[in-house]
Amino acid sequence: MRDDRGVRTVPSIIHLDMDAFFAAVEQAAKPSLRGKPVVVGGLGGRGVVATASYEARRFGVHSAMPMAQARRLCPNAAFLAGRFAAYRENSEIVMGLLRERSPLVEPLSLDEAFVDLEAGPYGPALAEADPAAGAQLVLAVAEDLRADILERTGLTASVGAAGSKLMAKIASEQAKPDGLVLVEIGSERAVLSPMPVRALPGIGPATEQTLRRAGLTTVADLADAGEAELVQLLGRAHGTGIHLMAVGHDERPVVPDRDAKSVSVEDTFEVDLADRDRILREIDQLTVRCVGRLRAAGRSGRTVVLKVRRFDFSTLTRSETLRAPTDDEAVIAETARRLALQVDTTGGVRLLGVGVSQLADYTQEDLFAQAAHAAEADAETEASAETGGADAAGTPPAEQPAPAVPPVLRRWLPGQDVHHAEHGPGWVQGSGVGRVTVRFETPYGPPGRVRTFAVDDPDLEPADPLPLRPS
DNA sequence: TCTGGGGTCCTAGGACCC
DNA sequence: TCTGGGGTCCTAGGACCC
Repeated sequence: MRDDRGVRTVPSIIHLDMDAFFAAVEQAAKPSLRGKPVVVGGLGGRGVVATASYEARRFGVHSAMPMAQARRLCPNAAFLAGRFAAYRENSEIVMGLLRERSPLVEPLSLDEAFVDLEAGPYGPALAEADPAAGAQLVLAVAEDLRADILERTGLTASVGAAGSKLMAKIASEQAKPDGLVLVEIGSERAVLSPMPVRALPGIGPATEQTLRRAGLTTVADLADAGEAELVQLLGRAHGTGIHLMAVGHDERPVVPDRDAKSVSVEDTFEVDLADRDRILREIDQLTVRCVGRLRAAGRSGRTVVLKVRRFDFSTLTRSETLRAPTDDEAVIAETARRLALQVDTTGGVRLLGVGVSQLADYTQEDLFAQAAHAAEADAETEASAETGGADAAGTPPAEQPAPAVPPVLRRWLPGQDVHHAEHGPGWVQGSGVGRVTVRFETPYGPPGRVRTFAVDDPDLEPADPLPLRPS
């Protein structure tokens, strides 16, 4: 229901946030980890924490912390690589349960979404309800939703309900973990005022510092400062946006199905790359992955972006906009390589990324690139005809067999799902010196036992994640 | 053993056009 | 021989979010 200015009179926007999502999925899947500190993230020397379970947070471990520091703080935690297939599956179950409540679901990530209940099956009832009855109905819907999620996945979610996205998000934060908080219509200013400025989405460390230097530390300070001063401090867009939020105004609609605006892939290397050729080869590899994702999405892109993080963590990007969108691997790789030649890489490269933006909805290769390719292919055919089949370096054609590909070393990652011919389903606890330790348990049973195998034991295979609830 | 990977939005300067 | 103004595109970087 809306008042005569079109403002909601019922807190019908909800924000749902799964509690410690990645770590919670691991604990649900691995009975032996329940109630124990679990840290999910990059396990290499340069990894960071993606999610820490609440047990691990008590030791001071949190998201974005270097993994090395997390290990120091909480050496007895289980440190696991992410299993994104499992996270995606459970995310889809949760998003499905949200869509049962309304078609207006706006996912923000795998574990977070806004829902506008006005649009769904509860819309008519909410439209007729007075504010108090409407709030009661929203609370009932939200509790029912949380119960459904728990039943279907074994995972807990926190939910905030309010008249705007801003307040719903703030409410879900207050609800954590495993809670529900509703912000009454009209109480927004009272809720916001005492909060530190960092509570507002969009205010990070840099903006917080800028504001603190101006003597502004609470949301009430921001509201009192007024729009003009905030624009002065933060710039036009940010300043006006922050001021609107500080006074509790937020009319942004919940919008489902937002199209991606860019696709990118990047890798941080265990050891900095110094060699030019190696850098170019890595760019080719990244391009393959980037194009794979681009095509899977049925898109093509016009601007190619190369990202380079150097040994000293200085990060720069170089981009080139093509005449037409493409999803051609060769075109994108060539462009990215060209961009790489513009960057000073002396001292070493820590990270490389390849991305594509200015996306178009069609996949059809542009005619210019097609023509260029045809010409290139012709030229190659002619060249090889002239040299009797030798390549430019004059090496003879491959009459001798290609060097034997070394046997693919199976890498067993902590947390990974496996299946053993005799012992059944389990997961990798750790591996090293030719051995891999597996715990045999499933989401549905009691904590299981541990056994150790040779890393190349033929009875042991990687497996797909099991659903958290038997189907 | 410092600092991931995937995104979004904004700003600012220069080119270029009218 | 004094110097316009606006609009759009491209590029680079930075802040922020999960």
